[in-house]
Amino acid sequence: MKWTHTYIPTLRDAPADAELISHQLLLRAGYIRRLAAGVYIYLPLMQRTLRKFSQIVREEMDAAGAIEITMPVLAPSAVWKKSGRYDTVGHIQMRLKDRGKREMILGGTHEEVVTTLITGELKSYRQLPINLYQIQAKFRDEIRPRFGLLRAREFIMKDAYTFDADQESHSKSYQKMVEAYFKVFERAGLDTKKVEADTGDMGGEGAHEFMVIVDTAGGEDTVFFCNKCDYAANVERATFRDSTPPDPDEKELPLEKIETPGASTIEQVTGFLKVDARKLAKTLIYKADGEMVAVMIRGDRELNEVKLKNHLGAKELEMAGPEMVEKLTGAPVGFAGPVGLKGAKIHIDNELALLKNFIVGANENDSHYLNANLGRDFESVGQGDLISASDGELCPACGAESGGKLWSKRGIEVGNTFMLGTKYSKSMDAKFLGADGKQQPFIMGSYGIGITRTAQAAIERYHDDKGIIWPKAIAPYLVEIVPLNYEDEKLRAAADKVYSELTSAGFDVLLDDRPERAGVKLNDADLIGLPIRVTIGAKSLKEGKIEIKARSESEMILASLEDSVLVVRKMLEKLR
RNA sequence: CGGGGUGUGGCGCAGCCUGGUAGCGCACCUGCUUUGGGAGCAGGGGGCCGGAGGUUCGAAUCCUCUCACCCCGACCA
Repeated sequence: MKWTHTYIPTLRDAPADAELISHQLLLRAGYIRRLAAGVYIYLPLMQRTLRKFSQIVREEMDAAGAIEITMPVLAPSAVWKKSGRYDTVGHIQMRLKDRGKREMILGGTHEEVVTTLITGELKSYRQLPINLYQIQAKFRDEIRPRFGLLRAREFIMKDAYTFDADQESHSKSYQKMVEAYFKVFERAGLDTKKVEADTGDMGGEGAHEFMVIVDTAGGEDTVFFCNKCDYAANVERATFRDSTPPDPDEKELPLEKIETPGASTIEQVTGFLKVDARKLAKTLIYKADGEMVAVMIRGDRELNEVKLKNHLGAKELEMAGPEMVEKLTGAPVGFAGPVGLKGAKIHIDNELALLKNFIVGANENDSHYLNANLGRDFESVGQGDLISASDGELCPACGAESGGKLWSKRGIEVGNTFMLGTKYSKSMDAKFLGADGKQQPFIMGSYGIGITRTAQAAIERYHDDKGIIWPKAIAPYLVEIVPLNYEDEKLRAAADKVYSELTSAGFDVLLDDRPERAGVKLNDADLIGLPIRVTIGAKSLKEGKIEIKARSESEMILASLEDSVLVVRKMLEKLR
């Protein structure tokens, strides 16, 4: 392809509204343009990258026995009402009314639609297992679209759904998808980590996320990894063993109220009383589905709202504002405590149940209690793991034996796999006849790969200060030929020759035939980030040589004009 | 939805406070020169200043309403 025959509108300045480097590069290098908040046009280079990555996904899905179909993007809201998700995911669904005032939904995921399809079609265990997938545009009415394609309102996703007759078969289907995912990302040149994840609105019995680890601002998720074993989990889900547990033989001391003037934060209280934050208990007031709850965790910990939401089984969870806290406790924020607290049920974190003689707010301005004890001074209605892991804590899997520790990294989620169990098949009445002659619900799985977000994640992972550095498998073209002056007959002839030879050899080649200055072309070549650049200039051509350089490497190979195919092929083999 | 901010030519911005009929850099067009990392000179095209209403002799500028977009938060792949 010649540059002037396609459309690559590069920009010298990045549009001001792009935050992430990957988002800026997509705009600057002429891959995407914004149409509305979170809605993007994919320009020719992007189109090619998306097509290449989709093809990899398609090949690996097919190889894993999945069957490609296309379901409609538009669906009646009725199917969502049937599964019960109309209410739980409603806030993020793109909804509209047709001319008959029927409410429709632009799909963000297709569990309901695929389950509707299967119901009544698949009647026997003999027809199972089955795995159906599609690659298409998805819609989510994001509360706040941002980061370009990473949080868009319209995006492209591969979604697959498995139906199995029993748990054992489901586990096999699930494992097949996990393996296919590793192959997909490896082929795309991306190192991904599989981590345990919360199931969120999707529901079901468990989930994993596939993460591209980055050290840039684009890392949207925090993930914990063990340094001794392969434990890995999203912070939403990660558990850990306390590295400094309290003394279990400590004797209970008498409750004592003390003055703590102006000490409303953990730092202030620990500073004032000269005690460790581990001897404090934070009492946090939340509103869960309209009811007030008090949540107690140790002073040195962070509450994990995802875990709390799961623990309470709440649909809506929000931290109480200062007025609500004052109304409930009778004291300003910072002095809430469990002793004598009325109007809110108390839930405590597991760690707190082991703690004795801790310090709590007294529900009174400038006052705390010393030596509070669970059971003696107050009661809780629920207990569970409610706090987030933190760096340096012991691994929940191997920490007890080998002393493995957890360390966090930032990642971008590019794929996910859900063990849905029978959540949808039961609620939507999707059943088959088992070998025992009895009706039973399908055991389902759901598996997503974000096509557009993976492309951006690759850029967030692979770039430098000059531009994108594509992995070869998802680069829009493999080679860019840059004749420094295409108007010069000799350079033009050499460029055309290299172009036709590389093209005949089967490489995707882009030839920059623009009448631009050398500097502009070289900078644009670095910007759009094709794996290999062939530079053709007067100086080396005089010796019958052309220059071949990998975008990711600094050294350049001076090759003779005739060897272009050979050198390019050899160089490509070595590239990621 | 709460808080903050911005809308001026394709992109990046100044002008607004203190009203007088729009400017800079890049990009674009023409010509000449130039040609190995974002050229030089000369000439040129393009903006009803997001929209509506108001104040005023006069509004990009002041006031009201509205729309869009961005950032922080909640939410989320």
